[in-house]
Amino acid sequence: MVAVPELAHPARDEIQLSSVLFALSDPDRREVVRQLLDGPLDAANCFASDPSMPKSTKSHLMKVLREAGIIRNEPHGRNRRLTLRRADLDSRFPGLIDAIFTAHEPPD
Amino acid sequence: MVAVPELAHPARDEIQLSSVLFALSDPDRREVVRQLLDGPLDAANCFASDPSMPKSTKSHLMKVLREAGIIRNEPHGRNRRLTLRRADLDSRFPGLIDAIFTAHEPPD
DNA sequence: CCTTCGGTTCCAAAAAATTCGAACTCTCGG
DNA sequence: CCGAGAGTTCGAATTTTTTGGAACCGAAGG
Repeated sequence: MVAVPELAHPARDEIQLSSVLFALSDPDRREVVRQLLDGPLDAANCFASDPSMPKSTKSHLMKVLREAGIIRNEPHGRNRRLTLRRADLDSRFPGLIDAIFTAHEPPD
Repeated sequence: MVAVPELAHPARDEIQLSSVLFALSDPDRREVVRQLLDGPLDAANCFASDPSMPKSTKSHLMKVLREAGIIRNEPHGRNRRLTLRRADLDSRFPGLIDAIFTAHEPPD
């Protein structure tokens, strides 16, 4: 009864560098984060990019990002709102997100 | 005859962000890099830390770092000299190494 | 209510990474 | 030439990740 036991998110100081780096070592996952840099997005909207990817796979991507503490994933009407935990990340690992996403990489 | 076909190292512009992040997502591998921040080190010397870890495992760690383009590994007398490819990394991903290694993380 | 839409969870199969012993290589000291 | 020392490579076993179908869940809409 205690306020929905929604999806688990690590607290700011539980965010592990290892998990963050691991989560962001995948181009698809980085792409999701890139889309969230400018603000929250509904999941449907956000990863509309690749329609060929099954829902369960997309969901798994989000799970890895969420459990690493990179994004927040909360119910929003009938879909899910995804938010980059920028402040938490910046406070915990200053400059990291910047460095990773200003990297203009060639075809990964 | 063309100068020993030594261990393969990616060229600077072949270094992939994904591989770098992946390689550094492991605490042991980060530890190696941390020890190289102040300058090259002989392998024997560098990872003397954990004597319980088998040679082949240590060697594998180095391989992942080397193939990601993070360290250079070249013969040096009877052992191997490990060097952080700092300039290459900084040029390719400005601020990344800094951000990762200034992160004072709690027990990983 | 009953459906549909957007997603998560469950589960099993496939792919990738880690681990480590054993064999091999190279260099230096005798 | 014969070790010994420092590492790499090979192969196999184990563990972790990824992938995707199918079943399930909650919030509108009709």
